[in-house]
Amino acid sequence: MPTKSVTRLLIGAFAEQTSHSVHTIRWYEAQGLLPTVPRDALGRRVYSRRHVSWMELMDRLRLSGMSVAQLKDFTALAQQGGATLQPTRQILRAHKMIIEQKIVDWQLALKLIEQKVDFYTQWIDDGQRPPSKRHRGV
Amino acid sequence: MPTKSVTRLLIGAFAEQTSHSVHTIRWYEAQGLLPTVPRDALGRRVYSRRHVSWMELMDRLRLSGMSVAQLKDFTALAQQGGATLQPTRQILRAHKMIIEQKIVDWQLALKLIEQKVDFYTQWIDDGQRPPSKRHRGV
DNA sequence: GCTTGACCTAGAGTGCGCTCTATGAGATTT
DNA sequence: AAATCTCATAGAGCGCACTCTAGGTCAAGC
Repeated sequence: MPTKSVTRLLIGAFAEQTSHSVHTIRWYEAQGLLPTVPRDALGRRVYSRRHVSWMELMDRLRLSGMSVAQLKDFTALAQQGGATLQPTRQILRAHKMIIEQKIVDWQLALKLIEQKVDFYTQWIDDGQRPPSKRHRGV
Repeated sequence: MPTKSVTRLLIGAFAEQTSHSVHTIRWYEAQGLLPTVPRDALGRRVYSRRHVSWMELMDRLRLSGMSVAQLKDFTALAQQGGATLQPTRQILRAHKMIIEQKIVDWQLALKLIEQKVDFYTQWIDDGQRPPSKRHRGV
């Protein structure tokens, strides 16, 4: 096991592992984006590998456009297990479709941008604005 | 030409064509995201097809993650033409690379979500939490 | 025993991208 | 001539996702 991740992390170490500030981590917890975080005898939060991997999932979902509110719902459901397994899976499936759609959107944007780059290239080469001819494009 | 777009639009018609509110359009102009908008004798903004297609470009770029500040810079450059053609093209190229990277990110998120969906499916089918076994995955 | 540092809570502040309100002027309809 | 409509400007307000400040506790090192 190359990532010899320590099992008990205080918030500073957890912050470093997950590349977030301690502020953000406490805020995420307050928003309900993390499974219950136990405390030690001094009242400090103690994180485990479970939290690290949950945080990674949150990051992926956030980066793929899921809102904090949705993440909160998802976390709440997922923590319950049992009867909530199906709705939990359902949220993921729904989000999956959103991502697939977004990828399509982005590929369209990419195409338009490529066209525009070509347009400017031609303008630069010819020394004069080319006819736009981009009707029925996009 | 199927889209018999009228050449001179007041802001209401322009708003409808571009699917934005008049508020947003005025705000976009104030932020410098639109080419100069001429006024009629009554001081009203008059838009042309040029503005419609520019707005479409802005939308695509926004949807692909370009910030309003960048859009503003891009618009300012593009309006100048001539000597600014190369930097204009450069902004597009840079953004193109960002989009390409984002698509990769999103495909990773997609993969992770698919794994998670499978994980929940197995859990549902087996009646007990499967071993996570997602080490060295994303 | 005092300073330093990592932690704690509560809540204020920030940046972005809109979105809407207030107020008013000119043209059109009744 | 009153009401309605569409436009105008200036600026306030909002939702989101952080991000940071203030003020405090506790344990360890000097």
